[in-house]
Amino acid sequence: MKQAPANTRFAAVAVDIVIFTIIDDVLCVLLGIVDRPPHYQNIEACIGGLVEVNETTEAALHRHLQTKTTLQNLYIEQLYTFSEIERDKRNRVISVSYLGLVRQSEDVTSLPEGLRWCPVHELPKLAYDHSDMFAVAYSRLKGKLAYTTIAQFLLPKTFTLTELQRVYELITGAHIDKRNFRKKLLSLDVVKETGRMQEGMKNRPAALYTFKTTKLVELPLLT
Amino acid sequence: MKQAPANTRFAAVAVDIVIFTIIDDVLCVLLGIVDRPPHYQNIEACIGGLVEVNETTEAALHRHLQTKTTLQNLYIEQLYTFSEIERDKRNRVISVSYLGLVRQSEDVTSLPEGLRWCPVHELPKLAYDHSDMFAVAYSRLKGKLAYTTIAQFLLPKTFTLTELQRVYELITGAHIDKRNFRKKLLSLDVVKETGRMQEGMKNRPAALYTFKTTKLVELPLLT
DNA sequence: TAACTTCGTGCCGAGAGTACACTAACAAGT
DNA sequence: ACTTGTTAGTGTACTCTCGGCACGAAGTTA
Repeated sequence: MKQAPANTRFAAVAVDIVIFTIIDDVLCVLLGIVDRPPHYQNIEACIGGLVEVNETTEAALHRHLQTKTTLQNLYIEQLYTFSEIERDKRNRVISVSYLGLVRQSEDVTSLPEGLRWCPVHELPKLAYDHSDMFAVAYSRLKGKLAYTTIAQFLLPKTFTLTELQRVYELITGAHIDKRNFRKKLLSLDVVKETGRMQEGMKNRPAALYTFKTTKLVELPLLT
Repeated sequence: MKQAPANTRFAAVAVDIVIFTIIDDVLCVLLGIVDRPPHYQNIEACIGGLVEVNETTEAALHRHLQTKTTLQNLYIEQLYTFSEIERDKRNRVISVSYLGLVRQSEDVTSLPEGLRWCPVHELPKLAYDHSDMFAVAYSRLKGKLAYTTIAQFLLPKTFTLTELQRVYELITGAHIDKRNFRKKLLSLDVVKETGRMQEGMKNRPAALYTFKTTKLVELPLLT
């Protein structure tokens, strides 16, 4: 792991990413073990790393993601830039943080050693200011859920309406009426039927839908 | 003006702020002349400056604001971090940008030499990537107007309902019905009458209102 | 074929949103 | 003092969206 030089006139710049996914009906974030004595031992944090002088923060983020994980096809957006003096007790580091979402269908379960998916309701205290960072990310996720189609990045490309509804219920923590959810969703004209059905169910199979566009759309989906 | 050292392993970090105010019923942004040949001459930009190693970006922002302007009591929120390699053609600088709002009642018209308030609809091409930065700021302002009480930071502490409505009309560009606006606003319970009236009007004086709290409140004020 | 599970659909009442026009208060000019 | 000009301030009726609610349909298993 690289280390910021001690005596520059400026702070080093890092990137960190809070990655969410849904595993077995539980919202989880990606954590990695940090081993940097004396301040950070036996503690976890979001993954990230330093930004080199000749790369953008986005390029640095993708570089660290490729190096440290096998995740692909993430949705990524910039979150907030943290600059408290003591946020990293070892060096002066300003961190540009990102929010990441990865679909259930991607191969999220085969993580390298030292990484794990942690349910958001069992989150331990994190290293650096990553607990704050997580809070900002979770808040952003909840906010965007209400007025964008961001939920699409947590679902497989094709999904049932019940699965989509479940994403909303998981993240907001509120129960949603099935009929009202469908009425609202279909009126927004953002999803379409694929014509295919679920297979291998032990009950009535549901129709599979897909989003009309893979872009984020701004729409008031919840009130 | 300070300059980033040429041969560090890391980028320098700067802060820049897009400050809005309303002057004579026109939404304006604060611009300063940039004079850094050969790349940036006879061109304007938002104000900002470098971040020292031992200060937060917020501290650096306030320092540069104090040095370069006499503005006080600004509302400030972080906007976005720009890190394109060539965004500053002279040095490698990553910029943490901020959105600023200043009330009409503050002394906004006495600006130091080299600064001016520019109507947003007459904005010239700006130095660095500040045209992009402005676009992000304007978009954020419009967005937050709809679901927060952010308009309060563009008005004097006491104001008439017509003045408040005017802020919304100026920024969204849409006409709003006076009766519906008042009905909605008053139902939200965020403003209260002061009991005082406008003075020195050549027509019927309006009642003066004030926001119940000086904090930003999240509420859907427009649809 | 009976039991079980999830899918998929419609109506109705309440509240919010939208469109719309006139009288009231004040100042200035005659 | 009265007329004119300008902005303040207010209520109603219609429409539409939101939110609550229950049951038959389609498939699997025993």
